Amino acid sequence: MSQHQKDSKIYVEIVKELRTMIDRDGLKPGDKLPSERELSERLIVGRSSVREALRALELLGLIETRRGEGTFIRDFQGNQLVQLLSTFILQDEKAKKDIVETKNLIEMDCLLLAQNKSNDDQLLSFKSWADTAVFTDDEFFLKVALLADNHLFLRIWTILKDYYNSLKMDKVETTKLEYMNVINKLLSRQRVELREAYRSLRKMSNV
Amino acid sequence: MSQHQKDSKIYVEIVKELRTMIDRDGLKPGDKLPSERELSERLIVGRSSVREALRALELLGLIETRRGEGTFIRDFQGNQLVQLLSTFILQDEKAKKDIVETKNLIEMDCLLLAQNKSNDDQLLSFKSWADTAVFTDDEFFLKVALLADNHLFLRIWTILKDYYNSLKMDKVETTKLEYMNVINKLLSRQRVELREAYRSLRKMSNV
DNA sequence: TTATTATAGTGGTCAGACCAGTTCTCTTTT
DNA sequence: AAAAGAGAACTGGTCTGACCACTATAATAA
Repeated sequence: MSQHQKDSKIYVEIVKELRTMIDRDGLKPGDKLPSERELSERLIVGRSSVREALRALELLGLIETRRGEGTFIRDFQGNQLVQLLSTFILQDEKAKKDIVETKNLIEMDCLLLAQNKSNDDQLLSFKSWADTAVFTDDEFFLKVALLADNHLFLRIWTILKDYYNSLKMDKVETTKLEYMNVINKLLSRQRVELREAYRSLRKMSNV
Repeated sequence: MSQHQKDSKIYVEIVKELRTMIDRDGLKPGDKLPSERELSERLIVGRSSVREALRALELLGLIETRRGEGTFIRDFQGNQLVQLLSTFILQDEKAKKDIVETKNLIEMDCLLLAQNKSNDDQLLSFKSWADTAVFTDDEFFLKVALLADNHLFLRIWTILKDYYNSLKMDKVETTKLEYMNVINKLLSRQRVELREAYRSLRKMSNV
């Protein structure tokens, strides 16, 4: 524990410590963390402080604890906490607007990246999938985010998507035609037209 | 603690209890929550359980605690959740390319939002600042992100900026002229030209 | 071998103690 | 009466030790 700056609270330091521990030891979802008592000893802190850190991470959905067994790393893909947070901030209209706005722009960014980075084969495969399969909006843009080939954007989009879904807002209807139109613009490599196709799909007036 | 239902852990019940308490009493950001000891008494639970709940909410950025003063509801907007998750999720994939790419696109998004949402007064004030002051690239785009009036983007950008700076990459030289050019395009309300001005500033070839 | 039973380990919770800050009050000083 | 100061009272921060309930494993008995 010692190295970390003293000002911040112990439990935050423990959170950081756990992060580096997970990183250093290459722990993956499903793996077991040291027991509370062992962490308490190793980090030379009280068990209650360890628990504060673990409980916080648990509420975030980053870990899972099973009585009698131990604490395990969880397969976190945004979840849990999104729901929790939404129950706390649902009132904030501005926040809602921000989420929608951000999600839309991020999706646009992903589209542009996909357009730039994907080859025709990838896009044609995408197109044939969209042509035949029945899919949700999330599934469609997940594929876009994957084509964008940018982990950061993928992560950000995933979180935003979960947020957005937890808001339970009225969603605009989207026809398959509009999705196909977007894909076609991806293929035609026309930036401006791609943007237009997305705006049309989302029924956006500007930006 | 009205035995909120079976098995779930006490601290989770306390979190729920706090939510309804905030809701029922109409508590707003800045308002003070009961002290840990009082909550402990009122809910008939141990103080440590109360703390586990409060620490979790604190890590989520929903409340703020000040030693000697108390626990307060926080002005949740943006969210430190992005911050937290990023340090946990993005830690290993520091693909420099992704970070630069993402940062650039986010900045572009913020520019477009700023162009749409800001009035001439704001932009002119921005312009006169840029005209006279000596500023860094970060300072410039911080102002842009603020003009974009989207806390989420502000949060994301801040994190990306910090990541980017920590990479210590070679930064392209930017002249004041290029910054002024961007501001002028903001004022002229031309989307396409604004994008072009930014690309030029960052010496980007495409996207 | 298999079934049973201790036993050690793990999380869940509580109570009490002490520290370190802040706030409020009441006395002392000016 | 007003300002300054001292101290009590309160608040969060942390640690310790004690149980409880549950699980997994080792030792034992069938």
